[in-house]
Amino acid sequence: MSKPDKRDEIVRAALELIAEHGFHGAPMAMIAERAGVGAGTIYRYFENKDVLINELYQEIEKRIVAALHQGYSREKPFRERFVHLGTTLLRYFISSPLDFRYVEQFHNSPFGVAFRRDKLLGDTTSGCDVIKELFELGVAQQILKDFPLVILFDLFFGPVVSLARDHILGFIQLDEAMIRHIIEACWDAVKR
Amino acid sequence: MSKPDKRDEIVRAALELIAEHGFHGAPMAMIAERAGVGAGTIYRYFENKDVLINELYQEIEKRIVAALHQGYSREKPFRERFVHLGTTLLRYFISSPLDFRYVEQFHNSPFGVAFRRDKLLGDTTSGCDVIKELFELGVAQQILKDFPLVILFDLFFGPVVSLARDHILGFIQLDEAMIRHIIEACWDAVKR
Amino acid sequence: MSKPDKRDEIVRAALELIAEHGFHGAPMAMIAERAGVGAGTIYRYFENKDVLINELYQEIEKRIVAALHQGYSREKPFRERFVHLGTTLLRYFISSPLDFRYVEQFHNSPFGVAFRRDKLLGDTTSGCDVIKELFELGVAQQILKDFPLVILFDLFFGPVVSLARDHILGFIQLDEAMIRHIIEACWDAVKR
Amino acid sequence: MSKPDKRDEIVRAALELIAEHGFHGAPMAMIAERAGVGAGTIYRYFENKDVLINELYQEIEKRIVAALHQGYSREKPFRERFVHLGTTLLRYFISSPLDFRYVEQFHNSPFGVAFRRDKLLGDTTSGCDVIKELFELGVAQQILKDFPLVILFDLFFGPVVSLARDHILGFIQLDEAMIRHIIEACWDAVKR
DNA sequence: TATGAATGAGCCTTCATTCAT
DNA sequence: AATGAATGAAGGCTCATTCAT
Repeated sequence: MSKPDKRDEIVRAALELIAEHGFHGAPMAMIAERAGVGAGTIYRYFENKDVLINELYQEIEKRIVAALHQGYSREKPFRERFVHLGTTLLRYFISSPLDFRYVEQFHNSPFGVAFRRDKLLGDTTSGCDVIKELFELGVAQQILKDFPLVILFDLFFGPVVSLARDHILGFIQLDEAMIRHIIEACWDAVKR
Repeated sequence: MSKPDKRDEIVRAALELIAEHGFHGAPMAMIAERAGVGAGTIYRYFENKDVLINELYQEIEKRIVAALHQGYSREKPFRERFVHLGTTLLRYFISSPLDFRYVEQFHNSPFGVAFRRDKLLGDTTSGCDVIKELFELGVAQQILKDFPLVILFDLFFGPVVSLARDHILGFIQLDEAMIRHIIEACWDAVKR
Repeated sequence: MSKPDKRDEIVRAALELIAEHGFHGAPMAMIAERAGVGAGTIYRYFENKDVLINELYQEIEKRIVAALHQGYSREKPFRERFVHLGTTLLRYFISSPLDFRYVEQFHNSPFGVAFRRDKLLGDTTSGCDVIKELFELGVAQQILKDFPLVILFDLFFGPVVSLARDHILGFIQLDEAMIRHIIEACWDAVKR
Repeated sequence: MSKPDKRDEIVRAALELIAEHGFHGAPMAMIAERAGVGAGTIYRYFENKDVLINELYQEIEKRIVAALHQGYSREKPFRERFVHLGTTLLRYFISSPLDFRYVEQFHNSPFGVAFRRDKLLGDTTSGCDVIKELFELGVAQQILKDFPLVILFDLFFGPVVSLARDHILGFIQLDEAMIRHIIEACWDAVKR
């Protein structure tokens, strides 16, 4: 097994265990075992558990950003772009429940709060740049309601996240048509 | 200090510490110290930490339900009732950040999932009955979009929760006018 | 409830709980509850748990001694006296399983060892005086084997205790005839 | 220190402390300290305290069984075999007071009762098989009194255990000749 | 005198991290 | 570089004992 392979195995094992059992239900020894490496080995790739958790988060965020860009085009009409981002995000969460569960755990923890604070205060080189750009455009062109960006974000992300959670927990079954209708409802919320 | 006093102190201390540091960042010894009681004293009022956590959650839920009923009237027009519930809830979260943070922690934990499952499946006389009732009415009268109830809930709760969190974290300042506008945006999302 | 009544209730409760669950399965609070008194009340009658345990032991020992004297007569033939003591003791243990279990727990614990040491070193004003007297006589008259007293005691007590335990644990059912035969077997062990 | 060394140290420390102070007078931390290992280390070798206690008991039982088989031969006359087993057992207890004290503690505890029940009811290939076999033979050949096996066991074990205890506590000094005489007295008890 | 709420030392166990191999 | 045995601090919980009422 080559070096990056080991790292990948560790990250994968951590994702699985934390997504399912939470940070405190995923001891380092268990992650190591699931990854097929020694417990000490993890510390060659990650300084400590916190670092592992944070780096894993950033990898997931990258995947989400990549998904959002997939098939996205600045040439398409505004509404279509909005619907694309919304349906893509919701679809991604539903089809990658581990990533979703992990992100949820992360946001809901000291890690998440610290991270979020760093991000919002500094220059957001985060993943949501496409969305941010689109929303800023929408506000400027008076397509969207005249709200601070954060509020528009929440009107958009809030329902998406809630629905993904309910789907993953099995409280509802979302098919392609329903996903589209839901995002169109979100559109109603933000559009002027 | 009389008997109910001590229980109150424990509950208050638990709320503060768990809201700020999460369940695992709030050891029983720390809760006891903050409450000004001995460590063993907590166990006179709560069988164990799980019970403390659950009872505290239910107390908070009661407060939220009470707030929602405050000034609510089935006589008022549908939209007005919707706006009342939305603004009241958002206002409550903003003005009781500890309660909000606690509820968030709770929902995002084994406790929360178990609780949620019990609630959604059984017909528990939970706190959201007013909202549920209103939404069912809205669907029946074709005022609201023809979505399953869960989806309507998420279109409503999702943004409210996200916004409360952002406000509490200081990413935004919501005043009374803004709160109203936000809930009206949610209304756009759910209304037919 | 008059003063001695309370003391009796405490002693009775302690006997029941310790016999069944051992010293560590019988917290003071539980004893108090079973006795129908406040937890602090126990400390009016017994300085601490150790004292309670020791005093209770001595009460039981008194009951055993009383049973042994019941129907005992120095006039009867030696062998008959031996059989009387043996059958009476075994019968007592079988019919008072709480007393028996308690005595067993007691002997098998720091209490028991300390107690035993005190007793053997000092002048045994203990309960076994009848037995001791009889055995000394038997040795002197060359009816019994020429063993130190302690050994004769063990040849006598050892089987009786083992058999009582097995009966109480349900591994065997001893009726009156069997009890007699057993003691006669013990007689074979000690008689010259 | 190699791996089995540490396990051995733990077992030895546990034996010493439990033999002297009982299960409750031997906290895991104390066992660890006496063994010269960290507290957590014990849990690498034993799942928990109960498992440690049970495994230690079984190790001791094995030693006892090994001692009983030492020099035992089915070819020798019945009485000689009986005397061999009796003297060997008593000698073993006397020369291994820690083992003896431990076994006593064990039998007198929830562990012991559960263990004993399993053993007597099921056909476990326990340690007493030699003794059991010999006694069954003796009953069948009408060499021993016609008692249920349990009773014969108690007539044999009872005195042996009592005498071992008294020797270890210093109430008596047993030399080789005395040991032999004692077992011959036990023989008188069980022989027809 | 009687109570039982309150206390806190002490117990068993877990787990992030280190380090000898 | 990789391992995993070893560590010990920290956590949840129990219970003998005290003391204000």
